[in-house]
Parts: sequence; structure tokens; C-alpha cells
Amino acid sequence: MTTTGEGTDREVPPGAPATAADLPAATVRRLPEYLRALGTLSEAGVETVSSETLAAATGVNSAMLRKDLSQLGASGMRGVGYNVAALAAYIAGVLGLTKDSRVAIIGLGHLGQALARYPGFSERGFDIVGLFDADPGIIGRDLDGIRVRDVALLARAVRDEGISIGVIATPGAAAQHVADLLVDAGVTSILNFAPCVLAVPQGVAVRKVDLAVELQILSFHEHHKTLGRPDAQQAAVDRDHRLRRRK
Amino acid sequence: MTTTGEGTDREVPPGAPATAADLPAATVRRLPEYLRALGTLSEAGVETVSSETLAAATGVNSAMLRKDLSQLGASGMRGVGYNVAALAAYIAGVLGLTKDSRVAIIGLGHLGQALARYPGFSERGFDIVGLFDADPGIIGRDLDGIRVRDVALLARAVRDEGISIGVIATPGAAAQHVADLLVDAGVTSILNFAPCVLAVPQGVAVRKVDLAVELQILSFHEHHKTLGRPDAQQAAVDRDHRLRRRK
DNA sequence: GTTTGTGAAATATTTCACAGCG
DNA sequence: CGCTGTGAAATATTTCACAAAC
Repeated sequence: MTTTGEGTDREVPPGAPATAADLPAATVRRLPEYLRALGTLSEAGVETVSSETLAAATGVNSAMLRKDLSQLGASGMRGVGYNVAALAAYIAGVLGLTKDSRVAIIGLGHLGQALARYPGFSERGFDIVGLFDADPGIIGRDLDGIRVRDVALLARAVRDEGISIGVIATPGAAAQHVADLLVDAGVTSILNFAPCVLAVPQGVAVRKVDLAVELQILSFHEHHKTLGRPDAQQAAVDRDHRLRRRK
Repeated sequence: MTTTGEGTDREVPPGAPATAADLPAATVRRLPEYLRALGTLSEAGVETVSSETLAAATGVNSAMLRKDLSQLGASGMRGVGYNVAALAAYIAGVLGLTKDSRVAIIGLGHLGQALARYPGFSERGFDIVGLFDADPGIIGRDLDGIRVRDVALLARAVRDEGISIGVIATPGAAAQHVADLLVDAGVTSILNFAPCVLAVPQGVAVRKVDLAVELQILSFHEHHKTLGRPDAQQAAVDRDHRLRRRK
């Protein structure tokens, strides 16, 4: 068996499994996908799922899925599959989603405002409790019941309101300054939408999302598709096209 | 043009270098970062940059940067570094950014509206020329001079208006249908913000951005930081903290 | 002297393929 | 039987380290 060797049987303690501390980064990236697919299955009333089916729903290879789960310490039943509800709860525990996290968004231009109103955050356990901007024209504005505050008040709010995640949606030029404020206030998880690399101390996790970068990567593929082939291979595309739809 | 052709051999044709077709995916992901950093340097009046400096500005190892560039076919000067302007032009060529791409956004809820107004797209060569939604309450609305059309008109618009990239910002339930419409209309590059896996035929490139997933990954790190250590190691964090800022 | 370009080593990640459990 | 769990093989990616170019 994996590790956890102990007592009579694999009763998973509420918090998180003993092992989960140093999962491969690639595995961690996939866990939220698994969780989402499990949620869909659960809503559909499915109680058990095979690695093959769950892998198809998340776009990965089934062996990789099994390996990911076994590294987590989760377990299925041979010949049967995984219990959907139990597995979802287990993954949620590993991801630390058993209680909601409190999030601040800094920078309320178009993107920041959209993020502040994005329902997917609260649906998945992230409470947006603070909105901050430096622009007097934006400070004081009300977004879905939350008032935008002066970024000068950020540090205190982080401490007083238990904010653990900062989302930076400012222009690139302001992003490093905001990151410094967040770090000084004790935030160790940052999601950065500004198009720049942030310097932060060891121990602070930063994830970067750059929307234009995604388009540029698509542009690369587009460019080399039309470049590499005059027009061929379109047949194969059309042929496969009817295989999609439904899991 | 791209390489500033040198004499007899390796005259790179305007479009892209001879080699660029099958770059490692990891390299392609980094090219937009390099390009952005080069743009910043260029604006600052810098003419030449070493792999060490450019790597620092993009958060990668300098050897990897050099390997990436040499795989592209780009070249620097030993003892000197890379010409900023030439390298930027070269990478832009490889990414197919020499001419603007035409983009449609489907789904104009909060996120879609923010994307439609996001200045970073047009700044980096992506023209948003079509906005589509299925909601009669949104169709007809005007966003920064572009009118939102009925999604039923999508296929024709793709063909008539030379749209090559589709951005899906609908709820998950509608995303696969929209993807099918796009694919049927001939779009082969899709950026998907909906929280679901899209099935598309071979030859269609899909990139997925799920904002909640990013927060969940941060949650994992946060969870296992506070879990693994009662409170230690904060000293090291604070010590390093003053090393940031400025490259 | 500095910095590129790159083999070779080290890691990380994915896939195969099958023993073994339920 | 079908399906999990996992060694071992295959790939992919990153880092090291140094010779060659300027």
C-alpha cells in the first residue's frame, strides 16, 4: 500500500492526509480539475467512477490519474472504482478547501471588477472580503455590496480581516509595489494578473495569469498550422469532428 | 525583418524561421514572457541584453533561456549578448504576431465584458472584432463601440470577418456547444474560460484558463505551509524580504 | 574578460503493462 | 472478470559546466 500504514483501515482523518505535503507540482495542478469533474458527476447522481471515466472527463491519461490519487493517499476499490463523494471530500481536504479562504483584490479596473463579481470564486470557497485601489475615482465605489477602499488601508485589513490570498489586477507598473505591501502584511499567496514578474521572498507562492500570453500561444499554433501545410490534413479534422460531445 | 540576414546561408523567410515548427511546448509557453521583457527593455532604451539579465527579468534560468533561443534559431553575440530589438522581432515572428489576429468573444457576462475591454489584447496584436451572446438582454448592447450580436450569427461572422481565435467566456453548460459552433465555422484556436474540458477534433488548439483553479492551487500551498510548520521559518522569509525589488 | 551555445547529467513527468485484489 | 496500484520504461524538461567566440 501507499504509505499511511497504520491502524485497522484507511480511515481518513478530517484535515488532510499525512502524505500530501510534497506532491509533484504537476499533480497539484490537476487536483482542482479532478475536483470539478467529481462535482459534476456528483450532481448527476453518480456514486462510483472508474479512473478511465474520470480521466476522460478531465482530459488526462487514466494511469496518471491513478498515480496522482495513490500519491495523495486516496484509494479506490479494485474492480469497482472510486467513490465519488469520498474522493471529492478527500481532494478538497488535500487542497485545504475545508474552510473558505479570504481574498483581497487589488486594482479594480475592468479586470479587477470582473474578478470581484466572478461567481466562480465564492462558489468554490473563496470569499472576496476586500477590494482596494489607488485611484480616488474608484475608491468608495460599491461593487456588489463591497466598498472599494484605499490601498493604503490594505495592510491593516489583511491583518484585521484574516485575508490570506491577494489578487493583483493592477497595471504592471504598480504590481510590484502591491506585492510588497501584501508580503509585508503577511500574505503568502498571490495571484498576479499583471504582466510582469514579481519578486517575492522564499515561502511566498505566486501564480501568474497573463491573458495575452494565452492568446500568443494560440497564435503560435495557428501560425505554424497554416505555415506547415498548404491545406492538407483538413480531412482528418473533419472526420474526427463527429466523435466529440458527451463524456 | 527577423534575422537581419547574413550573407549566403540561412536566409530566414519573412514569416518564421525554418526550425520553429516543433518547438517543445515548454519553450513556446515562455516565448511570450521573453517578448514582454524585451519590450520593457526596449522602452527603457536598452539595446543589448545578456541571457543572464533577460532570464532574471522573466524568472527563468539563463541556460534555459539560451537553449530556448538557440532552438528558435535566434542568435546572440558571444561576449556581448542579444540585440533587444532584433530578438523581439524574431520571437514575434515565431509566434506569428507579425500581423494582428482577429478574435471573437462568446459570452458577455462579467468576465466576457472585462475581456472585451481588456486593453492588453489590442496592445499585443489581438483585435476583438466580434462579441456574441445568447441572452436577449445582452444582445444589442454596446461595449466600447462593438455591438453584441446573437450567437446564432457567429458562424457567418467567423467566415466573413476572418476571425481566427474564439474566446469562450460562457457558463460551463454552454461552452461545448459554443466550441462546436466555432469548430464548425473553421476556427482552430480556442481560449476557454469556462470550467469544463472541451472536446474538439485533432488540429484544434484549446487553451484553458480557470481562475478558480489558480486560487485552489494557492490554497494547497497555503494549507500545507500552515500545516507543516507550527510557525517556524518565518525568520528566513523576513530575512530574504529585503533582497527583492529591482533586477 | 564576458557571454553564448550546447553536450551530458540530473530531474520531472507521463505512459506502459501487468500483478493482484475485490 | 474489471479495475486499481505501481514498478519499470519512455519522454520531456531543466540544470550543470565548459569549450569556443567575440
